[in-house]
Amino acid sequence: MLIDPKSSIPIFRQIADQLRQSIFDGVFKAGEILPSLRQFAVDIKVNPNTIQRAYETLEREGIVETRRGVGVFVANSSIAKLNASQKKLKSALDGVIAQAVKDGLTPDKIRHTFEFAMREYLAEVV
Amino acid sequence: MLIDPKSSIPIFRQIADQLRQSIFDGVFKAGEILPSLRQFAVDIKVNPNTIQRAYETLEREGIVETRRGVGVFVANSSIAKLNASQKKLKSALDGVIAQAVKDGLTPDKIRHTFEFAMREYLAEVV
DNA sequence: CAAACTGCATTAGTACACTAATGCATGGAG
DNA sequence: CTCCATGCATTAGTGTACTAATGCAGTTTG
Repeated sequence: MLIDPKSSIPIFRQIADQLRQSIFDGVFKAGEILPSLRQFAVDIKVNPNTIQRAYETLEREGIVETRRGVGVFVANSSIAKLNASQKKLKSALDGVIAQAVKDGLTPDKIRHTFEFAMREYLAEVV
Repeated sequence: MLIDPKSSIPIFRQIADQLRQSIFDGVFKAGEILPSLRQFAVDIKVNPNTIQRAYETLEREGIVETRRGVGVFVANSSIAKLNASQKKLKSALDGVIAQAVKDGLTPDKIRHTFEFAMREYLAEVV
């Protein structure tokens, strides 16, 4: 795993992102145990708390499950389905982003429009 | 204009977002002058620097143009075209988001997938 | 020129996100 | 039970984004 401490992207997020991708790619399979906080921390040379934060992030997303005193495991719950949904979303977004760039929109504008659309949607639902 | 100082969204961004929308909605027309820093600041009870920050944001997006000592104006440059592109993007995103929600993806996951797609796209281009 | 308006630059204070150091609590192996 | 592994909680330090206070610089109008 590659971590860039100088990046503006927080370390815990870099870890969470790469782990999430690894799980979706099948590197870690459902039910499998993930590296312990301390072991993982030593491996990639960060503080155990930072690993913990990454695991927490993935737990909130339902991707992993924690058993205190034992370890952190890849969740058995419909990972494959989530994978399919997320891949579908990713594919759709790729197309939309490419078209937007072609239309001359800057990344900032695309991001803003996305956030605007998200907020609007959530406001409607809630 | 409604500003919520307690919001987690920075004040300058709230202002920029609402101004951008107003311009796209035709409330401020191309070439028209916007309120001065100080006047605007008094109106919505924030510091002039915060208004400045909002104007800077819109200037970087090409939506407004600044003439020092004079004022800030709605850019003459192809606002209508940008408007159309952005509306097109917004419409596409609305569809994608609705489908993603229907597929059971949470807002957090959708946001993450979007950011992932954006970074990937930018990385390719750069 | 001078006054009165513009936007801009510098500096400082505040809040918060991030990371790390350290110790506590839980669970399994012997 | 005891040991050693696990994850969790608390606290503190650091950097950075945001906001505000204040003064500087440019432009117009009389």
